Amino acid sequence: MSTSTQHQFRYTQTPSKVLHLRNLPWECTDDELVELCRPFGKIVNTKCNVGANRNQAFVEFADLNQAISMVSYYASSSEPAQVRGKTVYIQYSNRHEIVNNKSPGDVPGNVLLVTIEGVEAGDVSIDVIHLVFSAFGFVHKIATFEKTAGFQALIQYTDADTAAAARNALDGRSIPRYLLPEHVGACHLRISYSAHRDLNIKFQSNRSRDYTNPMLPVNHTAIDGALQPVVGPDGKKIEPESNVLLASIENMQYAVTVDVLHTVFSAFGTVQKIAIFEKNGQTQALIQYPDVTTAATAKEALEGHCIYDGGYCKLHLTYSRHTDLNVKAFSDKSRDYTVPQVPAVPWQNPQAGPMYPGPAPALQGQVPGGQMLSWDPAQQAATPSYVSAPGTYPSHTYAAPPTPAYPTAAASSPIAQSNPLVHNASSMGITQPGIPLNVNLQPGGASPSVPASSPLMQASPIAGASPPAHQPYFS
DNA sequence: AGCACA
Repeated sequence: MSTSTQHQFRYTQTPSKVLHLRNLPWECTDDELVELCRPFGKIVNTKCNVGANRNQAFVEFADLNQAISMVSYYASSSEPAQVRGKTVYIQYSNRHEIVNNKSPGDVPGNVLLVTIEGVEAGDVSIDVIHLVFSAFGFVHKIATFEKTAGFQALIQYTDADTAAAARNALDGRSIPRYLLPEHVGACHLRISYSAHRDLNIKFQSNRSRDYTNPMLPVNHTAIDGALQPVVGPDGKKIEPESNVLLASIENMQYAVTVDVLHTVFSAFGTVQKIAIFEKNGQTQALIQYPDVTTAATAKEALEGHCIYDGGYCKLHLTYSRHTDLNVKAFSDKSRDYTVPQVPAVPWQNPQAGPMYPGPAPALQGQVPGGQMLSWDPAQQAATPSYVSAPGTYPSHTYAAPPTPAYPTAAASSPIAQSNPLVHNASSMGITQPGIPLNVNLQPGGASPSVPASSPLMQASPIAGASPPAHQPYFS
């Protein structure tokens, strides 16, 4: 045990223009440090909330003599240095300058750098950004761009105080989903300060806006080409028609697979791509047709109907803003039927060669997984789907998969709905208890329910963010 | 109440 260091603090400190302050209140701010130290000289840098308890700080004077004067003053003063009534202990730091650990993004300014995590450019319109950030003051300009960090926006306010208010309220929060495209999941805002003071906006476009200069030329191609949500006078989103449908699946008591969806939606035309995803704990799917007309037909026919009888897996259909899905050609959540591709099916012998002996697109309902082999309802009902289907798998016999994902999916899928034989599927002995056997897609079946109330009724763009009361877009 | 890597 050594005693040689016992006096290091009190007696070995050599003067430094950097002072070390301790016993500060943990919430001490830079402003309070400046207030305390400024009488003794010019402060060129501060660092507060240091240490595990965030109750230490450093203050750097421009000149060594200023630091000395402060230490000397409080060494002989009857009144200790105080912050918020707490006695602050001051000594020379053992370093001679504050290493500016402040990342540039922490230096306050009137321009915010907003990184919108979890989205791609185009998912969040500049109007939505404007709406959200206008809650804290007049937004002068917005510029958006894509960097490796993701989709980012520069938001220019009048002053740093307004910018700080927006940052404090919105950093780490999420843009509410009703302002975002359907497929977007969690979307967090990461907000720091930009070093910019004044953005140079050349055009009003889908990527940039200057709200201080309405005369600025409009980049029509940029705006017209954008898939911006169109907002009507009542604030409700107008939903342009699209060849891609968004299906929200309510009351999903039973798993809905890509194959099931393909079967359901193929009844109206060629399904090009499907993507299934979760949003807010609800399963949704995007279904891509070659054209708007087909999508419109499917939407009209299927809206409000249930994939399975008994109100299960009720479809609510809207038009997606997408026109061409970018999905994995074959996964459990997505399918691209435009890509002829042999999927890697666990129980498929990799040496077995192509699954499809004939021209691939011949059979509707045929899917790479091979779970639905035919549109013949009778055959569907009579033959377990994963057993070799003569004529389709001419020379290859498949063993039963180790775990048939949805043994009755084929039999219970809508392709069989027109044939009462499907009810016999349960006799195949592979039916899981509770798996639905029939479907309810007939026109005049269960009537579509009224869509849920509009999310636009909500008051604030960011729940809990407590922006100022005025919300013109939501009145 | 005691020296800053995030």
